[in-house]
This record gives sequence, structure tokens and C-alpha cells, in this order.
Amino acid sequence: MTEEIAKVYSPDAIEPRWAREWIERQLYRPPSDAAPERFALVIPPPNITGSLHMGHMLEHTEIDILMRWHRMRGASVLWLPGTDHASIATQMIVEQELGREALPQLEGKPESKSAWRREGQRRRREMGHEKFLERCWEWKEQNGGTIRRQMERLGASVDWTRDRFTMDPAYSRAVAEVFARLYEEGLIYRGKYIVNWCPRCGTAVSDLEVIHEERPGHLWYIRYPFENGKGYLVVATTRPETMLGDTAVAVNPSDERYRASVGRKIVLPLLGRAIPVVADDFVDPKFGTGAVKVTPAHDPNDFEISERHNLPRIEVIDDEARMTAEAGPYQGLDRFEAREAVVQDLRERGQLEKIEDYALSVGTCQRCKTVVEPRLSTQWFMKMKQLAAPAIRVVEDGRIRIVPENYRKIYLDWMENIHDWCVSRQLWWGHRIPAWYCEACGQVIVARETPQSCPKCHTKDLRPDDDVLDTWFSSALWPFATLGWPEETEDLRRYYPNDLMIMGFDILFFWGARMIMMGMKFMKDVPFRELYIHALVRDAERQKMSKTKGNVLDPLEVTEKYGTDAVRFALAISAAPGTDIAFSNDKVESYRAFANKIWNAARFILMNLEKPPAAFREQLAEGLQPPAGLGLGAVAAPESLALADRWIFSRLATVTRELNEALETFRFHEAASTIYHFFWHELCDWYLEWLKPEITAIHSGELPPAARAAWTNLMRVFEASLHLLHPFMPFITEELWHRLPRVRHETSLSLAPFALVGERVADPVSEKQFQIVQELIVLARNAKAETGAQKEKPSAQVASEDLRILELLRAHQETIQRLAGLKALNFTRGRMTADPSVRVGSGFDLRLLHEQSVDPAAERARLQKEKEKLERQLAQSKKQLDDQNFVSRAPREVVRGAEHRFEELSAHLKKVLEALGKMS
RNA sequence: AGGCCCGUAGCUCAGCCUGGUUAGAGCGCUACCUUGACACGGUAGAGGUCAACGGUUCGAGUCCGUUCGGGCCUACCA
Repeated sequence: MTEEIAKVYSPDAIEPRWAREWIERQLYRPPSDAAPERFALVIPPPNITGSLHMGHMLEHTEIDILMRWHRMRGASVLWLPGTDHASIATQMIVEQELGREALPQLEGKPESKSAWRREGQRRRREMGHEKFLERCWEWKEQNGGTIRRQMERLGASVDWTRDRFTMDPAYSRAVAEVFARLYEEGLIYRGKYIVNWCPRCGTAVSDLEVIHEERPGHLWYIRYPFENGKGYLVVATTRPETMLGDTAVAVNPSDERYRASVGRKIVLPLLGRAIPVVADDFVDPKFGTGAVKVTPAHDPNDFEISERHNLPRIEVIDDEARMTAEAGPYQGLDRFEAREAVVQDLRERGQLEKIEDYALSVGTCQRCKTVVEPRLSTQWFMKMKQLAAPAIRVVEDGRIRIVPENYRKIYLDWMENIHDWCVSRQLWWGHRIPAWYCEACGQVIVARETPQSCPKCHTKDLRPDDDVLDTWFSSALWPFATLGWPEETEDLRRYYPNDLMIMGFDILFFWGARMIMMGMKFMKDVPFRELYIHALVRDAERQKMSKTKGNVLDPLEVTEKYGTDAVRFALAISAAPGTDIAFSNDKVESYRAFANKIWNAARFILMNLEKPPAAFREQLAEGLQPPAGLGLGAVAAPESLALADRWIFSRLATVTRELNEALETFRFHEAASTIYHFFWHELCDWYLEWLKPEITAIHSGELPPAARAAWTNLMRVFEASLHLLHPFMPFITEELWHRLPRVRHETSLSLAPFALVGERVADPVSEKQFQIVQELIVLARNAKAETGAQKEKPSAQVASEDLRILELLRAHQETIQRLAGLKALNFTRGRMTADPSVRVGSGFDLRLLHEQSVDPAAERARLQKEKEKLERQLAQSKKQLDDQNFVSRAPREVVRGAEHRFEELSAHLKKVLEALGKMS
């Protein structure tokens, strides 16, 4: 059996097996019998076009830790998985595929992608809605499962029986229902307004999908001559090509310089159109010349001016960003070519006054980086102010807690300044807008099911709306639509509101905010009680990971290399709320070492467990089952072992409490470092070492009581540790847990209780005592190392005035000798006479009796250094105690602590000085 | 134009909310150790004017203000 346990942990040998088993057994389907508590969370649905990146990995790690933790604490846990149809991303991929099929000869050419896209768009229109959507579904079936397979491999404890997709038939019905209700209430309207138009994607996009970036540009100052009489106005513009669509020039009504011009007519350069000068408060007299050209069809502000002054709207740029017939001689030019041409022509005609450098904020399409064109277009909009009000209220009054808290302000600020949302997209893949137009009478019909005839004129000639909804429209319904809404299902009753939502900051507005609005609107309740915003995973140099930079780490690759548990742990221990994570393979490597450490601790235990008689192992298995409702404690052992037992159980109790507290507040890094430190530097470094003789000894016949106690307590501590580690490292802990001796064969550690050790075993006195023993051991090792005697096994003397300390140390003499590497140890009551080799501990002195002579120069240097340090500390301490203000005003225990410290430092320094004195 | 975050050991970060022993961790570094769990290991160690200045306080890495440096977000000024 011992041969079965490999010397080095190899995750690839066990992870896929457990991942499969967890799914096959449907372990993470919440039990239908009502547990006293439930904990529900829906996944932020990844795109079907995507594959897992480090951000998902972090998100899923954090969620999975919490889900496993809640589950082990007895809650009925639902983590509902699913994917998002990603309207624009999917359509672009499928179009590109179509183009590639049509033009295979472009393979490898630099311009192939955009050529394929254009060809793909053409072929889409050619094949029509039905055929194209078939292709999309086909693509989804073939490629949309990537994320699911990855999540399965990584062991996410989701309920796959409830897997959802935003275009499931039931889900789509919910989308239509929401659209119809909002339309009926007047919260959705259709109209011709300025929208953000991406000429490359060929669709409108929402404000959030426009990325603003500062770019160097120019301000062109153009002379606009008056129609009658001499003179001209000078207007400044960053986009000269739009002047072709100007229908006015605006000035501020209070601007003295232009008062006489208001109401006059101006001749638009190049085109010769006569346009008025209007007065409008929007104009800032201090900017540029104080006179603004007004292009209502291509600028949102100008559009509003045109509304106030009833100005015509002339479209000069089309949906592919080419100049229209309205642009006269510039027709057919691309907008940027037109800019060159217009500037050139103005210059030639002497109508260009000057050009200034000017940094301007350019809006680009989030998806394709093309400069977005503000364009007049008929679209569907959602009125947001009214919907936002309750969503603001629930965050203000704490019904939804946003963590970390600074995101609360960001959320509220955005919500309070919200604009109407353009929800229609000129795309085909997605939820078709449930609207029809009567060809006979022009009636607009919004309906949940396809209408048969026009309700107004009863003709049957109805044309469906061509467009689909913004993907985020459907995502906003995710917390309730996934649970069956609008049907009043059992799931909906049981799991709405969700308890928690975890997402990245990048989708707080896109998704978080909208979920809250829709939840309040349609469920009359919050979608979740807490919203935790996780960090961004950056590369080792703190750069954002991006495909173009080529610094993207594939979580699956990293996982294959180091194991899922190591990657999870590396992420968790780095995940301090509000701080981005600098991720590197080095980091993962060090937590692979941790996994290996766990593995080898188990290996040591299990190998040695072969030594006691089989009957004892069976007894041990019984002891591993904690009595229901009771926390485990230590069984009685001889005094030489009992201190370590009391100490480790006490630590275990503390660690359990700290873990719970940390996870309650999303402090993953604290939780992870707590358990890391406990397992490695307390359990392995001290407890296991302490027990080693009992564990490794071979006994003939009946096991002596000391060994029985040692084994029992060790197994309890080790098992309890596996429980605590499980949410962070599910695979290795599951594997090892199953290898423990046990009488019952339970399904999975993930369904076992989290905390086996109760608060009751906390024992501060034992912890303090253990620390004294530890201190002696460390001091002795230190003394050996500093005198170059690591290889020796010297004898040592310990002296203390405190009889209890002496007794304590004497009781653990053998262990101390073994762990410190000492040949013998003798004890003296009282103080040790000053001597260069005396070391001072808290409450005791230690001297090594070296076999070989020690270099006096090195000793003196060491003492000198110690002296300086002590003097420094003492001076500081004295200064504090001399301060009457401190002594009279600080709390008594603080003053007492300071006094105690002063005494210790003084005593220590005295000894060092004496020792130095003896040397000279 | 507003707003947010960060600046602590060579590197990556905790600690700051709730002020009080000697400011912690991981990686890296140095010395020693292949000891029958583990070299993905063990033992010991070096390394910090907590960005700067000022304030509050008996006491500031921690609270407040200012400055400098870095990052990010929101916004309809041509």
C-alpha cells in the first residue's frame, strides 16, 4: 500500500477523476428537502464565444470557495451555471466564418479578416434570417460548450442540472415578457435620435460600449461668411467634415461679441447653403471662438440645439461612414478622406483661419476599436430614470451591500446620472425585438407572441422588426429568468433573492446595475443581498493581460502544469479586496509546493499508519467520525505529548474562527494565508515533528497508550485540516480524505462539515506554554548556527528563576533535545552567571556547552550587535516611560506593557554587558 | 472637468476601517543540512528613514490636510 503514495504529488493523476465523479454524482444539486439555511448565487454567465481566462478563474475560484464553505457549513447551496449568447461577438465570428468559406484564397493575407467580415455580412443578408440563425446555432452547438468543459475540469461546484443559456426558449419568453411590459408602461419607446453607431459592426451600441480615449487632434478654425454684407464668423471644430451637414451656427445669448449676429444668415462654405445664427445657452463663450457650428445629424449636443431651434437635420455620413449625396462633391468619400478634402478646399479658398493642436476624447467601439460615429437613427430605448430610483434606494439603505465599499459611491454616481439606454442592435443573432409594423396603416405592435393581424386595421400584412436586443438586456434578467420567471416556480420562490453576486468591476454598470433595476421592477425585490466586486488579474509586471500585448496566461495551461489547487490557492491568497492581482507562474509554483507539502504530510502519516495493528486502525476510524453536534477535542495523552495536543487543538479552533471571519467578509487572502500558515508552519513544522517518535515507532503487540493518543489526536487534527483546506484546494483534499482510515464510506469531503473543532478547545494557557518551549528550541538552534556548530550535538544548560518555567521545560526535555539537536540538557534554579555564550530567553537563560572552542571574535561581534540593538530599543522605551503625559493618559494596560518591556530589555542588556565585560 | 485607488523588504503584496508590544507573509537572497514524509524539503539568518511635508494625539505605517509619483474610472464642451 505504501507504494501507492507517490513521493511527489501529481495533480493530473487525480483531478480529472474527481471532477468527473462530482458531476456524475450530481453532488452540487441542492437537496430538495429544505435545509435550515440556503445560499444561492447565479454565475455571471460567460460568453459562448469565449474561453476561460484568468479573470474567470479568479471569479470562479472565489465563488467556489464560498460555495463549498457554505455547503460544508450546512447550507443548501445553489450555484447556478450558464452562458450568455453574446449577440455581437457571436455574429462577428459566424460572419467571418462565412467569409472565410467564400474566400479561402485570402488565408494568411494581412487584410483577410476585414475582407472576410465584409463578405460574411454580404452573405448573411443574402441567406436571410432563418438560414443565418441556423448557422449561429450550429456554431453554438459546436463551440459554445468550451466554457462548460473548462469549468467541469476545474471542479466548479455548480449544479449542472440547472445549466442555463440566455436564448433557451423559456428564457427568451421572459425577455419578450419584460420588453412587452416595459413598452406597455411607456418605459420602452422607439424614436429617431442620435446614437453611437459603429460603422464596422453596422449597429448602434450603447454609451457603455463606447470606449473614450484621449487622442491628439486639431481644432480647425473656419470662417463662415455672412450672407448679406461683409465679414464672417469664425467657428472652431475638431471634425471639419461634419460642416457639410451644418444647419446653423450657435452663440451664447449673453455673448456681447455676437449679439448683433444672432438672427442673421451665414453661407456655409463649400456647399453655399444659407444657415441661421442662433442663440443657445449650451454654447460656452470661453471655448474656441464662442461660435459653434451646429450639425444636428452627427452630434448629440447639436441635435438638442436643433430641437430647441427647430433646425433641419442633414445626414452627410452614412451607416458605413461614407459621405452621402448631401455632401455634394464629397459624396462617396470615407469620413476621414472627406476631412482631408474639406480642409484642403477650405485652405485653398482662404476660409481656414488657423489650425491648433488639440487633444480630444475619441469614442471607439469596444468590440472592434473603430471610431464610433454619432448618427441619427431610429432605435428602441429604455427610459432609465424611473427604473434607477428604486435601484439607488436599495443600495443607499443597505438592502444591497456592495463590497468593497468604495464601489458603492461609483455605483450611486453612475445611477444618479443615468441616461436612456439604446437597447436595439442591428444584428440578427439574439433576442428579436418583439415588435411588428403594419404595412397597411403603420401601426406598431409589441406583443409576446407573433400577432396574426393588425389590431387597428385588421390587415395581415405585418412586418417584424429586424433588430435584436442588446445582449445585456437579457442578462439583466438573469437572477430571476434562470429560475423560471415569469412562471412562479418553486426555484424562484426558494432562490430569489440570491444571496450573493460576484463580478468584475468592468461589468458593474453593464450588468450589476441593470440586474438591480430589473429585479426591483419585476420581482419587487433585490436580485441579491451582497455584491462583491473582485479584482483584476494582471501579469507579473502589473500590466493588464491582453491578447495584443501577448501577456495572456491561459488558466487551463497553468492548471495543467501546476494543478488546479495550486492555481486556486495562488489566486485566493492574492485576492485582497480592492487590490488587483499580479499573477505569475512563480507564484503558482510556490503553492504547488504547498500542495506537495500537504501530500507528503499525508504520505508520512499514511505510511506510518501501516505500523500499528489493524484492529487499532479500525478504532481510529471510529474516532474520526465526530459526535454529532460536537466539536472534536484532544484525547488524554501523557504530559510530554499533551501540551502539543492542547496547543494544536487550540490553534485549530482559532484558525477555524479566523477562517470563518475572513470568508464572511470576502477576505480570501487572509483566509488562505491563515490556513497555509497553520498547516505548514504549525501542523507540519511543530506538531508532526513533536509526535514523530510516537508515530514512527514500531510496536509489537498492543499499542501503548501514548501511541494510541498520539495517533488519535494526529488523525483528528489532520482530518480537520483537510476540511478547512477543502474550499481552497478541493482536489487534493478530497483525494487524501478518501485515503484516511474510515468505517463509513462517505461520498465526498465537500459534503462533510467544515469545522470539526469547536471553540471550546481554545486554550490560551497551553498556547503560551508551548511558545516558551518553542522559544527555547529556536534559541538553541540559533546559538548552534551562529557559532558554526550545526553539525555538533552539544549539551546545554537552562536556568530560570521561575519554577513553573523550569518544570515546563523539564517535562519536555526529550522533545527539546531532539528538536534542538542537543545531546543533553540540565536545569538550574536561579540565574545564570554572565558568560559570552549565554542566550537570554523570556524567563530563562540558555548556554551551550560546545565541544569545540568558539571563535571569540565572532562571539564579541554578535554580542556587540545585540547590545546596540537593545540600547536602541531601551532608549525608545525609556523615552516613552519618562513622558508624564504617556504615563498619566495612556490606558493602564498599555503603560504596564511598556514597563514590562522596559524591565525585560534592561535585564537582557545587563546580561549582554556582563558577557562583553568578561570577554575583554 | 469631476471621482476613485495605489505608493511598506530586491520583487509581489498584507497590516490602515477600529492609533498602543519588537511592522508581517510569499518569492528571491546568504549560510548550513541529502536526517526513512517532503530539496516542490529542513534549520538559521540578512534585508524596511512604512513616498515627502505638515497637523491631530500622551502616542501615527494606521486618523486629517497638502505635495510629488503611478494607475484607473466617469463626463454631451465644439
